[in-house]
Amino acid sequence: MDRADFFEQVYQVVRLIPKGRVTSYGAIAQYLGTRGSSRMVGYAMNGSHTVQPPVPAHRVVNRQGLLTGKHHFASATAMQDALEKEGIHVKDDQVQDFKTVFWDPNTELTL
DNA sequence: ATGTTGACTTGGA
DNA sequence: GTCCAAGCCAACA
Repeated sequence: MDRADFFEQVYQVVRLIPKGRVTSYGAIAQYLGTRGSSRMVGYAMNGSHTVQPPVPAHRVVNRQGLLTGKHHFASATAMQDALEKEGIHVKDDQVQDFKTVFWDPNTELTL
């Protein structure tokens, strides 16, 4: 943590997401201790392409497991394609077996 | 400095 | 179970 900005904190958590797993903005926000700033998590992702290493934003979806932010990627199919490449099945912008591939930082990182 | 927006979440009808 | 509305925090204009 140190003097990492809110954005950096989000980036680090997202980078900690294991391959083939996905998480939700709220989970990250809650991990940061600010559930209300769930929107900021996605907002931070907006600048994810400006930091390095690039954060796997494609592994971050909303609580429904829906690829809400896919439109913010280089291509509308970039996110889904990336997820499928990770081994995650996506149908109609909806992550299949979401609860199975769901990765909660609070739980997995054992806060 | 103030106001609005935003890749969300939860709660109530 | 589904739909509508309110809430919350931080960055951007």
